[in-house]
Amino acid sequence: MNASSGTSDGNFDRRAEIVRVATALFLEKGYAAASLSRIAEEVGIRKASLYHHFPSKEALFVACATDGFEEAVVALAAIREDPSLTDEERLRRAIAQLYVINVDSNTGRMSPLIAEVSLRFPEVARAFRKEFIERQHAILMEILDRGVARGSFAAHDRLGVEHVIFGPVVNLCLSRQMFAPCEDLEDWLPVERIRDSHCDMVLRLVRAG
Amino acid sequence: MNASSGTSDGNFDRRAEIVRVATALFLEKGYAAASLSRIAEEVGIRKASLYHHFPSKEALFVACATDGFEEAVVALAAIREDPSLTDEERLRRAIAQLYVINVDSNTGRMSPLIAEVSLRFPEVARAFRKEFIERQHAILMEILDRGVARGSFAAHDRLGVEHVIFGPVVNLCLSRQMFAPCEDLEDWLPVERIRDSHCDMVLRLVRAG
DNA sequence: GTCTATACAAGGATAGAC
DNA sequence: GTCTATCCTTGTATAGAC
Repeated sequence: MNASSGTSDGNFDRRAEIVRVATALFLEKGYAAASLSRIAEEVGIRKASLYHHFPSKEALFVACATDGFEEAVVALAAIREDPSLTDEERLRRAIAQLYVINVDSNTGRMSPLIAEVSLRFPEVARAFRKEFIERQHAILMEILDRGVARGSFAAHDRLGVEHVIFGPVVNLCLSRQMFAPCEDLEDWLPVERIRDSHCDMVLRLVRAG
Repeated sequence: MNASSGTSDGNFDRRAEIVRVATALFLEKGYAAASLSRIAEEVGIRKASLYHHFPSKEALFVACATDGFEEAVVALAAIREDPSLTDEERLRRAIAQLYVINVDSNTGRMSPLIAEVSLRFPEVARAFRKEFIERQHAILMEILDRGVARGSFAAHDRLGVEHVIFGPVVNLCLSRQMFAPCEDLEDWLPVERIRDSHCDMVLRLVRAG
């Protein structure tokens, strides 16, 4: 009967805080180099106290890496269902949303980290694919299919278009992490300009007529 | 005056062997999780002997991560200069070579690793960009520019085309490492089919007329 | 739920013999 | 150039008091 956030023992907020801090540190340093001491320090508790919330570092990592898949794609699904949009505008919005998901959000920025640990945590890589990557692909492909059915888009090679849509997005996500130390990052890899130009290219490829 | 591989003290082969083994291990496990003990074991010497060839783990990593840039792009430069090719065929060959460089070779497969350590080794990230990434971009852009000058290709948005060319390649490199544990990898991400379809898309975007 | 204290393993690195 | 032996730090994890 308390007013807190959902569990009876009240440790929910602390657990979420640990996941938040740990996620940021895993993203910054990689799995092995992110230490529990440092995570505990940033949370403001002692290292041993982490073990009250998670049985091991591996379990903590799995919690961080499989958190937020659903939430990341809801806005994309909403764009697919929005009846007020034309097919062309829907595709534009969807591609723009891919940049938000994959370049701006922590979930999307996990890609290089998942690659690093894919052999050690194959089940995490699998979940990332099924619950995050393939959901985005399915939504985009359905937007295209519906446009083709309505005559807005021409028939096209689905595999090629899929990679031409997702390739530049994922490349930008990876490149911006690879070259984060470069001072000219924003000039070299300007998200908005790349995104808009990318949208134009995709529309030229799928537009009917 | 000996017949060996180029240095007077004859330790050249051992050093190269260490780099070879260490590179494979860094690629597989990441920087922090690849231990000197394991590297020494696979080379067949003791851990302490590594320090005769490299002063530290950091120095060994820098040697691994900055090795082979020149060699990786020579074939691409040769395609640019080949007078027997039409502009269209030259572009096709160049894009195909991007897949060889970035998906098949160790140098290209470094991308996720560079992302992992970019904050700790900013000079490595910088070298990777200047001596590897930007060289490839410059060669492709010059192939396109020459084609435009000769009327084979139409004028186009250079930034967008650049990302539509490199995006799918880098995405495939990253995805194949992320999902290496998946048994259906070859069916899900078939390099040749994706490459050919990708080439077709790019040519539709830049072709004149 | 958090703390102090501690066990235990592994990693990077050095000294000095051969 | 490689070895054995050793140092020191750090990391994950556990025990048990409060």
